[in-house]
Amino acid sequence: MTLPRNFYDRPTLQVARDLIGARLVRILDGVKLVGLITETEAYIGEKDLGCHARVGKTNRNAMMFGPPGHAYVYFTYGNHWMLNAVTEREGFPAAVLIRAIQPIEGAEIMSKRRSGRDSFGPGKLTQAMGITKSGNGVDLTDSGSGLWIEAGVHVPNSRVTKSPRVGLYSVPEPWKSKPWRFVVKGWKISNEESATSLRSSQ
DNA sequence: AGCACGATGCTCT
DNA sequence: GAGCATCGTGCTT
Repeated sequence: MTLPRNFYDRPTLQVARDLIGARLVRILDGVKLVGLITETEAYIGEKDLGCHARVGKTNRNAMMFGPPGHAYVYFTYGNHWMLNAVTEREGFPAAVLIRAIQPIEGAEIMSKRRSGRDSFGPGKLTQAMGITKSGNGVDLTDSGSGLWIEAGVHVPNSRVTKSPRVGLYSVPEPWKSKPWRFVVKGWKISNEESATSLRSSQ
């Protein structure tokens, strides 16, 4: 089952935390690619000086102002696409950046798309899954969209680390140091956890 | 294994 | 024309 609209229509920090362990699913050329989300970051409103919405609504960031549960995909550093899930009520610009996944289905194809290099990182996972401009605005609650998010593995708080967001070099404090990044300890969701989740969901 | 830097092109001023 | 929510290479340790 895809995560419903009201999952995203909540405080962004909570959504970012709860997306850890969720299944990111992509249908690419008719093939299913799946990864468990292992790293996220929250970007929260116009006052958050680390957030694209700090300058108000522009063509680029407009999707963040829209309804929750849609993808906000943008291009940066000349090469890279970044995948976000829009959160909170329509009109309030916020989103969760998906920074890393653990491939669990179609891993060979993703590796191939990366010329054998790893898919670990926000720009790498979008390349591995073939997510670009055309993914901007896609409804992540709709499994017919070719890109969506499903409930996945439950990862307990004891396995999740909070830390400052990455790459905000010129962002002033306190925003630069807000612990709005969530990472699975050891960067890996164990087989035991996955197995537990599978059993409990049957 | 870790650091430094150049690539690269879109977005906004 | 500057600034990026980064990546890969090539260098040093």
